[in-house]
Amino acid sequence: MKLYNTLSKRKEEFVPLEARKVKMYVCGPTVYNFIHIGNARPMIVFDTVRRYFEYKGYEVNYVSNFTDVDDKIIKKAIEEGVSANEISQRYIAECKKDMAGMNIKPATTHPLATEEICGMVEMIHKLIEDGYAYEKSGTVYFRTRRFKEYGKLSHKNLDDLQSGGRSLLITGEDEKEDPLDFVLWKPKKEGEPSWESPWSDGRPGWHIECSVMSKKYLGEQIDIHAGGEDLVFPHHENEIAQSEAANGKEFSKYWMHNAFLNIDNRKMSKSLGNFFTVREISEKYDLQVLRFFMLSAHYRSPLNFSEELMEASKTGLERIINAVDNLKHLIGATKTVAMSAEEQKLLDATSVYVSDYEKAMEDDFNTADAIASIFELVKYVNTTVHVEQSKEFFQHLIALIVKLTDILGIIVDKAEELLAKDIEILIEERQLARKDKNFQRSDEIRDELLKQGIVLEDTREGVKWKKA
RNA sequence: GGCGCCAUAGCCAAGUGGUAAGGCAAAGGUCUGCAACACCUCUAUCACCAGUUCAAAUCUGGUUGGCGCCUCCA
Repeated sequence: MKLYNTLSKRKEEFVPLEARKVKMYVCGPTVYNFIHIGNARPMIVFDTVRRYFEYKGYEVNYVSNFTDVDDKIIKKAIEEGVSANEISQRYIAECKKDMAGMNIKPATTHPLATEEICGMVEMIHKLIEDGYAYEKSGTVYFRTRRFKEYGKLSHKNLDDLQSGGRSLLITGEDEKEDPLDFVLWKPKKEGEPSWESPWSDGRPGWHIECSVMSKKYLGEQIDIHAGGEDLVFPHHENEIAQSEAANGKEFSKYWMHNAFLNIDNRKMSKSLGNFFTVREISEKYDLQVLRFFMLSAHYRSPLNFSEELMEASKTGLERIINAVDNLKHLIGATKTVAMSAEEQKLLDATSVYVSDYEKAMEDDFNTADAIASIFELVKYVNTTVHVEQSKEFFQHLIALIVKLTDILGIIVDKAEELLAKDIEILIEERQLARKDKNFQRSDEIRDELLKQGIVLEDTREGVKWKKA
């Protein structure tokens, strides 16, 4: 399996630290509002990475944090006149709802920054002891130039950064030894939540939390650290500096970063205000469609979001779901149970789609290509099956499609809802009307059912229905 | 100013040296009372220029256009 490592700027063969195990950490959202669809991209992408590893038999320890202490959370709390904790708890709960809708597996552990302050204080203390950090008026800074490899992830050198000019201007008035130093701990301001520390009552800087939580739940060394590409610098660069300075060993072997989701080819971000929340999208689409849409491009390519593209994704996803529905219908329609030798051969022929699929996934999780294999399988199924074949054959085909879509977190085999008795009666009546060529009545019934969200399809094998 | 990415059909999107996957849309057809589903048919020389090579979308150089990071941000 190959994956692109931001650290080396190339695809590398994945070799786990420990056989058959993957330790991965994905930077999670700051919870001060509903998550937007840009936040959803890494969640979907790395959940898919996790699912593929699990499919390959790895045991994945997947840790993803919630940043629940932050300026924006405090600001929101003040606006609403409630506690910061209330805000973060609320949006963690909402975020989990959205994640469930997108079929994102809960992480093995979802740590909260506010519950790990103790570990942060410890790590900061160690960094000061070793000369990697220093305190000025209650604020603790990381001494960036002391960490010789600073810049290795983002491939920047310190002098370039400094000559950039902007950082100098912005940080001109504080007490840093060097403009590139960053905050590990800062004193509270009036009314802010705070924790005790040897330096001041205050709260941790943003970067230290991930270093600490990763260490606590996964150990000093992990396999994969992931997040959005904007986190490469400074967040992940700083994490490396903190963790490697404190632990004295390589922090993460592989660094994976997803590209951005754009709207009208512009970056979507909270500060630009051009964003959609996942919740908004869920009012119009099944979030499965959003997930399918996100996986239709490679995770390292920018992806443009629009309603038109969502519609296309919806139709495409329906094509796969229809194939499965059709198979389920055939299972009910056929009388043959056991699979014939001929059918076994037809089934064996599907292995090419599975191997294409795996090949795509093993090449840095090329989900776009993997989806193409699924479509090819769907086409094969649609052109191969007919009602004289066996239940067993159809069941195998369903299982195959489900296997491949499930790795992508796409649900195609929705649990059958029971048809209400009166709906069944209506379908029966419509069939009689059609037999009598009373098409007015049959269309009436179809329209009526449509109003209730039931779509009827007349096929050679009888009437099929599905939810609209 | 520094660092970096991208440019493939109407749209989306794979493909990174051997002659263009897949999906959506559009068109024609089969099936069907109609519709829907499904199936069949059909649509590209890969931004531009120059070079390397028997061979380039794929490598090199340049041009144009778009974007990202360097500042909270997935």
